Amino acid sequence: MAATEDGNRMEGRTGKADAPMTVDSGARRPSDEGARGRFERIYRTLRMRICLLDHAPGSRLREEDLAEEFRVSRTPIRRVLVKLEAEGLLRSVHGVGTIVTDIDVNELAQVYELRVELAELVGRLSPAPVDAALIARFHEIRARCDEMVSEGDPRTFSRINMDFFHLYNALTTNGPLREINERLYYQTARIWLKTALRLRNSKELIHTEFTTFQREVTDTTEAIEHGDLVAAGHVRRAHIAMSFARIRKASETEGRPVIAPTAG
Amino acid sequence: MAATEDGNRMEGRTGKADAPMTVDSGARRPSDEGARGRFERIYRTLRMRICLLDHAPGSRLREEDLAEEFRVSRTPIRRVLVKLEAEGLLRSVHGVGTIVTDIDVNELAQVYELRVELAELVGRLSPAPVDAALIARFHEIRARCDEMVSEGDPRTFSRINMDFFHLYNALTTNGPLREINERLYYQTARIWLKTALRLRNSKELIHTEFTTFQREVTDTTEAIEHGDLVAAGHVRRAHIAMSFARIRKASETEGRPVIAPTAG
DNA sequence: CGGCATGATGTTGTGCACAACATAACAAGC
DNA sequence: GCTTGTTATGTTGTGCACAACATCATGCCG
Repeated sequence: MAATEDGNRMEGRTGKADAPMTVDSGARRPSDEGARGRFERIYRTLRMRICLLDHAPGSRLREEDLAEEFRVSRTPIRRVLVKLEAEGLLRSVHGVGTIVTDIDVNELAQVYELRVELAELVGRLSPAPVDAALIARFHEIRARCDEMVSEGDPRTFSRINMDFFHLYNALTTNGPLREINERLYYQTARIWLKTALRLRNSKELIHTEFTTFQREVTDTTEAIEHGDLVAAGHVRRAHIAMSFARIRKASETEGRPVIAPTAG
Repeated sequence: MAATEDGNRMEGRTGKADAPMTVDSGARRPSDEGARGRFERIYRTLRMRICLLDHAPGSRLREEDLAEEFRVSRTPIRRVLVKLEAEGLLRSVHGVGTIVTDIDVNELAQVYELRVELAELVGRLSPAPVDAALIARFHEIRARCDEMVSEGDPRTFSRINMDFFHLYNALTTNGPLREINERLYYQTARIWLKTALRLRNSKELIHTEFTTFQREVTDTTEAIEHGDLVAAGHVRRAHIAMSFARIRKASETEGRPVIAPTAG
């Protein structure tokens, strides 16, 4: 049991080498969950798919298809879409469709600007107590990260990055701060993967991203081991700022998108 | 025309002495607005009612009543309620009803903690250009504030405070920051009015609140006139922190609620 | 008289049919 | 050939009836 509402574990974690296919809908569960549980499940599934680019920016999400996949009618699906639209990941237009919002580096500059500032607040506002279990979870992430550096693909990287975010976000007990961090994170989560897929030819840059993230995880873990949450905040702040700087640089050097494969 | 999406003006502003009755639903508009416009209108109306305690914490909002008032069916109403629930102002429970969330000083401490930090970011992150029109709007608020100090009631105070917030929030062009500030503001907007209504016997404390807010508006206006948005941020930060401290103190000195009149 | 089962009542959640709307294809006219 | 009006098609938005669920009253039994 042990209510761990902080963790935000996703479904479909099959261990180390999870298949690069689309996120499982988790359907075929007749009634072992209430209406609210089903809502949360569908919401999280779609959110992760959008952020892993399973639903590419600009593509359309037909409500009826989703309804069929999740074995419900359009009504509960629309609830989820309304929330995702409020989060800025979707946009529904009457008579046209619900399309996944496109992401632009310049628009996201403001979000990153904010994330940089908020990163330091974690661990400064209402720091969570650091116990052995928490440290163990950081070590686990670091292990997955070390493994990924040598043989990982961008998608796996994004998954680990997502898990690391949730772990880091659990360092504060300030609920509103956690919510806002989560919202802003998922607004920017796609841009790295999108950039990485575009630059997947130059493996050098990709490797730089991997090792940089590895350093962030290592440094953060060490700070946590010392119980210095403020230091962890500084590490995170620096890495968010640098990460965005690299993304922006990459999108400047590259000219036109020549976008990734279509559902291949 | 001049798209002023920043202002967030509410409907029902009848000038200086607006009636203390409930916020007008703005119904009786057949089709001069699209589906999205209607959604926004209903959403803002309900949000303002909740924050002005027209819908007291703990009270129930029957979907059918709202549907009848706004001349629509339950379906679009539910969309609004879903969003308000995501904002933390409502909570829908299957088979029970949608109840207005109660507000507790201790729970809101975290929100205030965050608002204090974010207040300074306005004007520091992506400051808006200060022109004569903007200064004029600050002067207008100050005039309304001066008038209210002598003959205002707590409800009028809350309205002016709300308008001042929107004006202050327009000092940054960082969209995500504005959204977050708005969300957090409306989560805490009710607590002042609730406390003031409880203490409406001791007019001394109420008057202190009025004059304190008057000073905040005056200081902020002066800072804006000098184009010093950072100073405005410091003023705001200080006043948010002090305001919460007074609210907390008031709720400590008072023992039990002995809650306000019931729809009388 | 107290406790508990059972039905009545009221509310939100769901499913489905239709309306409102936008777009694309197509044909008529210039 | 090009433009334009019209129709066909597909999508989201709305309304309504019913199911799922919780609560309260009632009456039975101990």
